[in-house]
Amino acid sequence: MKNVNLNALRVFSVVATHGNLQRAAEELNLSRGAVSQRIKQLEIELGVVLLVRGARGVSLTPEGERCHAAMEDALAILDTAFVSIGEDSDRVTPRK
Amino acid sequence: MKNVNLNALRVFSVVATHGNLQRAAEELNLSRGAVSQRIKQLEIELGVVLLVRGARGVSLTPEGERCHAAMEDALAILDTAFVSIGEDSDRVTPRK
DNA sequence: ACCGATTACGAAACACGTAACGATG
DNA sequence: CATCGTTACGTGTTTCGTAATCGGT
Repeated sequence: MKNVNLNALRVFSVVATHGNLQRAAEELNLSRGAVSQRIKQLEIELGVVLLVRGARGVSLTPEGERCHAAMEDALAILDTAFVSIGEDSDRVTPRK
Repeated sequence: MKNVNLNALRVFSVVATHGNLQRAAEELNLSRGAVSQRIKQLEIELGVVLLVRGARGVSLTPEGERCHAAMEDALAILDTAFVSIGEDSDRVTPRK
């Protein structure tokens, strides 16, 4: 796998499900700016455009769709593992 | 899913496959110290001990085993996605 | 004008390497 | 005493929030 920042993928995944940076930012407890920067950097690292910036939010490119679908699956698997480890499954720990 | 640093999970995954921090560090182009720190932090975040520190390397706890298995699956899925995106397989696996 | 995304930039958090240390065979 | 893991510490890098800005409807 490429040397891609997995955390950025998680951010992208949330953005993809919302089709909107603002909402994604809220869910992630981040600012819009931070989310935008992260997505942009991810696209640069991958060398692929994942989002189509529209006037009224964002939509996914075909590459973005594939990436999103894969992330959902991958995160689901990891989630299962954490549950079996005995974790609270959705703990949010804001950075600040 | 928990707010776990996915990059730390990747490091853990490599450590798990080698049962040895030193080798994992080499493969990841990191120092032993960095790997040790990352694993430790991951364990703290998860609230679970993943590795049993032996005198001559490390072995996995049951939780560690589950975590490792899940990571392998998850990474495989993501890998597939990146291939379908048209990646130039920039994997850190130099022919060795 | 409104709404949403982007960008610049200073501040904070993070991850790293080094190196000294501890433990074990 | 050689090897492997840990810890402390200083430093460079990453990521963040803020706020100004751009773009479309």
